[in-house]
Amino acid sequence: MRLTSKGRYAVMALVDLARFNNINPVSLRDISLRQGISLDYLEQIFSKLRKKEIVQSVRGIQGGYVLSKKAKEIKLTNILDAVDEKVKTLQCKKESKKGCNGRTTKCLTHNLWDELENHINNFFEKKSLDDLIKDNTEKRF
Amino acid sequence: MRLTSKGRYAVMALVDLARFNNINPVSLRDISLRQGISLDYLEQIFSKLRKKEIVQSVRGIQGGYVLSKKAKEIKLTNILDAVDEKVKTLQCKKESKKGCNGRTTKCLTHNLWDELENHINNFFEKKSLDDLIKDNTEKRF
DNA sequence: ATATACTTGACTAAATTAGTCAGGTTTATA
DNA sequence: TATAAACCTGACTAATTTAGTCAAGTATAT
Repeated sequence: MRLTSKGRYAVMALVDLARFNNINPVSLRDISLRQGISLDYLEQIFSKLRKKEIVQSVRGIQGGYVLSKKAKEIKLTNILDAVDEKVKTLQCKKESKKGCNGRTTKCLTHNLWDELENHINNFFEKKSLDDLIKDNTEKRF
Repeated sequence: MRLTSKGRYAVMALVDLARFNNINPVSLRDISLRQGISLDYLEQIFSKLRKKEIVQSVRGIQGGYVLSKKAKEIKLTNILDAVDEKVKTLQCKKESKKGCNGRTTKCLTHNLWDELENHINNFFEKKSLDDLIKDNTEKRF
């Protein structure tokens, strides 16, 4: 299983976006400055978020990004999915001698990792962007 | 967060060990053959498991390893800990401009990852080696 | 004695990550 | 209509991590 900075940045950036998204779209430059994330990297991330219709872009001066849906409707699963953060625990070796094909002959701990995967996905499915914003309203930033 | 083959192998090997541990110690060679894990790699893993007193070694001919405790008393946390699988979701950058020190100024999503970490650790703390063995008794290997 | 099996540490190829860099295109506004 | 802000895209790269391999042992049952 792997959860990296890309996923964290995506979530951070969207929380930031959602909080500053009043009338005007929010520019990546602003998010970059506020959150200390490289602008170039943010662009990569937002490109993916846009393709998955989590955000919409507004080009030109005073442009930026806005959320495509309400914060309550954006679950963390959607975000992490969009930036290719696989919440896969582990793949069993394809060519293992003791071949684990996930069905007839499962490896010793196959069910365990499946179960963990569900456990984690559950967590992310329950959490929406809105939950995170509420979680942060009393804090700086 | 990162869960890699080392952790999976450690758990697989211990399940194997526990199931074949009747009278004689189980040799790494046997585990290696049954589970398709490199012997050299297993040796690294078991060296760590031994230091954390999860297994005991028996040297010489007919030697091998035995569990130090009952399978019911060995939790997955213990195993993953022993082989240095950190169930840390993500560290916040130390030198970030928006400095997240985890206490006074937390970054936007700090609580989220903490929560996830607990969620996962909970899962591993509840599961014992014994649970996994029972889970597998009706299957091959 | 000797073969089996544990013990340790150093090394390495491959993959992945977290970016950077360069060269665009679009559009509000002066 | 020129310009600058801001989006857009793809290629590249340094550093890190992983998943081992390799080599050179030591201990002990038979």
